[in-house]
Parts: sequence; structure tokens; C-alpha cells
Amino acid sequence: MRRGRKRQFDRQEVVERASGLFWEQGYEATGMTELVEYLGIGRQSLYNTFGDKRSWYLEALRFYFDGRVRLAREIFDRPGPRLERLGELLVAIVEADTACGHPGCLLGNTLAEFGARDPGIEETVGLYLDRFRGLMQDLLEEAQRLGELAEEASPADLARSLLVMSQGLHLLNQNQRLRDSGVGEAVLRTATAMMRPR
Amino acid sequence: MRRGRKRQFDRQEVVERASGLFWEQGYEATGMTELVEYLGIGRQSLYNTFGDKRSWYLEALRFYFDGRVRLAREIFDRPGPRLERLGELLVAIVEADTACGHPGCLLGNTLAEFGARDPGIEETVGLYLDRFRGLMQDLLEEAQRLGELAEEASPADLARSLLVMSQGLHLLNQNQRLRDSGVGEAVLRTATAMMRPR
DNA sequence: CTTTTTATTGAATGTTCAGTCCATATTTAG
DNA sequence: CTAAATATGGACTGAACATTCAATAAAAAG
Repeated sequence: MRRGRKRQFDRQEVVERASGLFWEQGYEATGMTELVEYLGIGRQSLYNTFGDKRSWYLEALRFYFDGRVRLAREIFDRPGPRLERLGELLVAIVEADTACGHPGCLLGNTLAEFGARDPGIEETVGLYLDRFRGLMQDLLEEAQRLGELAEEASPADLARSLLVMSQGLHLLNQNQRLRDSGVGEAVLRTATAMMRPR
Repeated sequence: MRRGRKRQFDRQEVVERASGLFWEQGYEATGMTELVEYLGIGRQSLYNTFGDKRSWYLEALRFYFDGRVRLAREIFDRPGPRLERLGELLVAIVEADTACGHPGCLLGNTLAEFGARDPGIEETVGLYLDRFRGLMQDLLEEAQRLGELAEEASPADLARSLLVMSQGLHLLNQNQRLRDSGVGEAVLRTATAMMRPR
């Protein structure tokens, strides 16, 4: 059996709270001392558990992604027309951004902050976002099979465009002026129209 | 008349080069020492000329924005159908991202990095991006007057959506996997279809 | 109980950060 | 020529950075 003193904090819970701070402030702008004080746990304990800052961040990314996928699945599994689910996803994004909590998307923010300067992080973010695109594309293909989406529409193109739109919306909604200018509602209307058969 | 030693570098040129580094690396990730060495100019000279780091950054933002507006105007003033100009703008974005140079959009990156944590920067970025939306909206309204755009289309909604799409595209195009997955081409097709009369 | 293993705690590490001081160089005004 | 004003270059400052060390506490194995 495992020997030694037991960990006195819940690992998952700490990852969740840490990811919140990274989400709000970004990677570079979040100091380790700040993080340690925010979490209220000993410095060395955290280093023992998670390794260095970059490793914490990767774990926070994974946690965030899992949560997003869970939310998307929950929305997608609701009853009714498949296409309306995608609208609801966009609404959920706008609401999450507006109703305070955390602004933007941690994956998008990471992409903006790191770009391609850290290959490992680039690959992780790319993988996660592409999986998200896959979820949307599956739903669109299902809608097309059910006759909700026109034959000549391209689920592949639409899924990619929805990914771009949702990330763009996450980004611009972080700015008060743009939020007030109604980008959220405008995108929702255009995206809905985009998927209607012509 | 002005007394004292003359400045030995071109202010505009230095702003341009500095904005390039900020663009590539972001604000926090760009150190002053790094910047000074990159520019090859004395530390104190730069501090005298531009003030502190944040002021340099604001000036870099302004420089970048001016360049973008110039490019957009140049594209918009080309002859031919107005709507095609917007497609060309998106193409220019994709090309600029792909053909190396600098990835993403400095305004979008700034929005992602700062969010609303610095009110001054938030306002500046919001103002710039909203002006850009205005440029696109003007073009769309012109297109509508000329009969290129359907009567029932909303230039206001379309301009906002195009802003979101262009920023989303700038962002996702920074990632190799997403670039290879063809988000650029997909968005171009959807955006074009979006503006066609139904 | 003793030993071994792990967790916690707080102080300390060396490095890098943005920004400044100061002596020197160059230019114009008088 | 002298004095005033601005630019430059290099050394420097204190603070913040991520990370580690050393000492102590706790828990399981023998």
C-alpha cells in the first residue's frame, strides 16, 4: 500500500480553481506566488503535485476542455431539432460571457497568447479545438441526414465556420464596446440564417 | 527653435519594428531588454522618446491599426462589385497569416491578453475594432444601395459577423492543425454565401 | 516503536523584470 | 565661445519572477 502522509487538498478542485485564474489573467500575467496565495496551499505542495507552471497550465487546459465538451454534449442531447442545438450553443457562449463569471475562452486565449511559440501547447490547443469542431460537424451531418439541413450544404464548411464564429465571439465579447454594439445577437442571427436551406 | 542634440533614429520606423515584436510575442512575453536589443537603440533614448512600456504598446497598437485601415481602404477602392471586396479582405487575411510574416491580429491578440483588465487598452482596442466594423458596414450599405445585396439583408448584422469571422480566423489560423484543416477556405465560402441574396 | 515515505511549511535561490541615475556627447541660442 | 537643452550609453535599482532547499509533520510498513 501507499506509504506517507496524505495529500490535504483535492487535486481536481485545485486544478479547477487554478484554471479559473489562468482563464481570467492569462499565463504570463499569472504569477506563481499569486496562484499559491489564491489557492491557499503551500508552494512546495503544489510543485510536488503538478510540476512546474507550464504543466499546471496544460492540466488546466485539459480540465477546461473537458468541461466545455460536457456542456456541448448536454446541449446537443436535448430533444428537438438538431440545428437549434447549435444556436443554443452560441447563446450559451454569449450568456456565459455576459453573465460575468469568466470572459472569453481559455483555449482561444491560449492560442492568442502562445501562438506557435510553444509547440506542445500549440498541438494541445489545436487538438482540443478540432475535437470541438468534430462535435459540431457530427451534429450537422446528423441534421442533414434528418433533412433539417439542405442537401447541398456542407457540414464540414459549416462546422469550421461555426468554430471560427464561436471563437471570434468569445474574443470580441470580452470588450465592452463590442459587446454593447451587439455582436453576439448579430452573429446568432447570421449563423442561424447560414444554416437555413436556401 | 528647438535646442539640443538631434534624435539619431526614425521614430516611426522604430514604432513599426517594435509593433512587430509585440505582435509576435504579446505584451507580457516581450521584455524591455529584449526590445532594446532587438531595436539596437539605447535604453534611455527609447524611454525618453516613448515613455514606459505600456505607452510604447499603445503607440504600436495605433500604428498597426492605421496600417490595417490603409490596407482595407486600398482593397475597398478597387474597381468592380462591392461585395467581392469583402471576400478579398478575408483572402488578404488568410494570405497574410499563411505567408508567414506575423500571425494573427495585434488587436485581437491584445484583446485576448488584456481582456478588460486595463480599461485604457480595452477602450482603445474596442474603438479600433469598431471603426473597422464601420468600414465594412459602409461598404455593405453601398452594396445594398447598388442592388448587389438583397433588400432584406442587414448590413449591420453582416458587418458585425464579418468582424467576428475575421477575428476568429486570425486567431485560429495561428494554429497549424486548424490552418491545415482548412478553416480559412471554409470561412471564405460561408461568408460569401452569407452575403448572396436568398 | 522504528523506519521509510510522502506532504507541508517557510525561507532562500538566482534570474529577469521595468524603470532610473549619471556622466558624456551633440546640438542650438545668445 | 559659453550656456542651455536634448540625446545617448552603461551601470544600476528594487521588485517580482519561477523554482528549490532544508526542516518538520504525518502516515503506513515492518
